[in-house]
Amino acid sequence: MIELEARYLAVSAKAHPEASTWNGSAGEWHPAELSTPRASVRLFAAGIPCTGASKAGLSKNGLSYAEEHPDVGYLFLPTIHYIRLHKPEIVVLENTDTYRGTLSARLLRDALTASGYTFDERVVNPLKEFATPSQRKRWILVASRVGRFSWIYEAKAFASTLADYLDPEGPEDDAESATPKQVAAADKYCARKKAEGAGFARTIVGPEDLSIGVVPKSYAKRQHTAVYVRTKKSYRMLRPREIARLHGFKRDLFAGLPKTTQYELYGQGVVAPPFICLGECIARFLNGELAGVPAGQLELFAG
DNA sequence: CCCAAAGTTATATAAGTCGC
DNA sequence: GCGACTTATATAACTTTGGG
Repeated sequence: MIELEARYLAVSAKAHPEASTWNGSAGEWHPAELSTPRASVRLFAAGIPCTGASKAGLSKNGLSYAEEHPDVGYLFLPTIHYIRLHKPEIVVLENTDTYRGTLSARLLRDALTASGYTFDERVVNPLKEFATPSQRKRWILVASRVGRFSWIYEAKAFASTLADYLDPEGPEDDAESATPKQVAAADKYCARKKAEGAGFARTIVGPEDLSIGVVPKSYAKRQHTAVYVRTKKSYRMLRPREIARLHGFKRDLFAGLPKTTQYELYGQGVVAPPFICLGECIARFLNGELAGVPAGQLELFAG
């Protein structure tokens, strides 16, 4: 495991004590130093930092293209070097949806093809395809050099409300609710942004809503234009355990950690169901079965 | 055309933790 | 109980491209 932020790495290392960990940027090591044991099949998964490719990152850093980012723009290079040197059987690349159109993505595709891989690539929306209320879209590329892998699944849109995902009204609500002064400040800020023509605004959700916007990494900073939950008094922040549910996790993954860290981890992590599905499909593929074709799908394709 | 947020950075203040 | 340090809270100024 390689991770730049020591706090995040510590969480991961605790959950996976058997793993070797490297704290720093992937660009700091020669790919040969980062080898994985050749015991059996090797799967290489990389989430190259998206701060050069995301809309907010481009905007904030004044970049005209993702690769211009001074710290992370070049990280597709060590990724390619690693893949070409170690030739893992399966490669999974994950990123923000706009990464698909970057030069990095193009070069990664070319390098994979040149190294004997075929790949399946798509942008997944958990709300539309994995019956999960979050709209956190992800670009996912799965490459294989042991036969052509196709990630086939039955897309199922989220067809419920947030009622099962948000905590019911409770005694903590009042203390966590924004004060009238805070509400006024947020209103003022949002009104100003709207007047300036900004396309974003604060959203306040309740149990009746049919989806929820993205919870960003900086959620703990209490940005005025973020997602909040309606309360009797005003509105409050989402609690980490609620985000766990909204992201399709069965348990409160980071309970006990500082709240800020919990928000950061969920805010830059993935929504679980697509990746659980992908993992199962890859496992079936490697076991020699048809790549995760659910019942009924083969007939569809035959027609 | 409309929409979206792995937004960033800085400052101030208070509360809590920990070793000694 | 002090000081060093971490964490939480609050406020504010600044940021806009690409895709459906």
